[in-house]
Amino acid sequence: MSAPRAADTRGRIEAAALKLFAEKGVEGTSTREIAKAVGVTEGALYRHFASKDELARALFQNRYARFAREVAAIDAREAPFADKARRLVAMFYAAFDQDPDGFVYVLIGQHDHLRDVPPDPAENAVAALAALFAGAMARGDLPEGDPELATALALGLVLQPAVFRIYGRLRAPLSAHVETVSDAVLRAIGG
Amino acid sequence: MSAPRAADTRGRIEAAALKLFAEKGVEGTSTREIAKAVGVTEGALYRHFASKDELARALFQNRYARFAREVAAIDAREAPFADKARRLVAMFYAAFDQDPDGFVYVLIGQHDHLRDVPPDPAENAVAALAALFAGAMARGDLPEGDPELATALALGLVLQPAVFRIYGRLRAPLSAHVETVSDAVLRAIGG
DNA sequence: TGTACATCAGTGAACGCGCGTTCACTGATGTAC
DNA sequence: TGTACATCAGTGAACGCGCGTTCACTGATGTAC
Repeated sequence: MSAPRAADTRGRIEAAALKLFAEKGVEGTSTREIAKAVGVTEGALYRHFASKDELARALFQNRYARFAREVAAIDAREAPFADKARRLVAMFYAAFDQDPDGFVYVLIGQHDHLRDVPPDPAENAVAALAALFAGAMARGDLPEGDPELATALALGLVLQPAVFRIYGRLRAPLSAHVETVSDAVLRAIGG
Repeated sequence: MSAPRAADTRGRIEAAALKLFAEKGVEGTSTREIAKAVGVTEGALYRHFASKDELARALFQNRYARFAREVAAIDAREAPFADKARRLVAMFYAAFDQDPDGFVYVLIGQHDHLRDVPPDPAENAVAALAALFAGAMARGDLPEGDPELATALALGLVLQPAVFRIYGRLRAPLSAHVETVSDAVLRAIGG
């Protein structure tokens, strides 16, 4: 058989694996399935990733670190808290609508990987969010309180509608709910 | 070797499996590990459960259906919405504090099982919650809106602190946050 | 109370299967001169 | 431009391992008479 110069095989492996991992979980997906979806043999996977685990980890960390950067970028702006909250919600929901597989994988698979994520806000999206809320409290933009609890409340408001979307309880694109959800965040934690 | 009359072996299998499933997931736990934790051979597991899958499913459904019943019981009372909201939060957080393994298993493992759960509010905790919110809206206790979205927002407020507790971001028993969280629910969805 | 038998909850060894991974190999492409 | 060689990204067959499950068996307990 032929050995065509990589028509972005690595990218196709990532896309196929992400889709399967999002649907059935990492442990529920075999390397045979991934290879079949890509249209290569299993051996070919190992030209691009050292192991199935490394593939799963790379897919997670890439996306999780990206969220961390986006949160940090929003926090870096000079803007009232209400503004930042709205941008955060819009960012998360745009990510969901544009790449549902990626969002689902991070959301559902977080528990397989979260223990490996460094606590550093530069790589840890939740830590980045907590830093944002702590800063807003310090600045007086938010009432004083436990910043971790405020983070949990806000994150729950944002993520649970995503879960409902995944299971079909909500049917519109999440972007349709940006206003409602960011208003709820402001009311819940008192922006 | 001896064959002592069941010193509640079934119960011990359930407890050991629940703990392992909560820690490492169903697929990350082998029947050998469960048997070892219980102190029996693997064969013994099959005297009590038809398969590993049935064991996992039974553990999930029992707890999930119990939540559905508790939500329905709270909704059945004649009480203002604020009262019901507070009771719901208290119920969920008491369940977490009293049986963390069980709560973690349902919370983290929901995605393995949720597709098997019937949509009937009698067995489906999320459907029961949605019915409660829809009723409150119909009664005028809550502003009109999408009851599914309101359910998602409230559930997110309640569950995300549980996730934070699991990962050590929150350290107090969840019961300590009943007031704060139920207030947040009322403000967020406008009770 | 004693005996005969059924049932139940264990043991422990073995099973086949699918898994992730390895490896010798091939042929196309890129590079040096 | 042509030739020699290195590298890269594939193939396909095979590997050992751990998995969930089965099964013949045993001995303690419960039941009938």
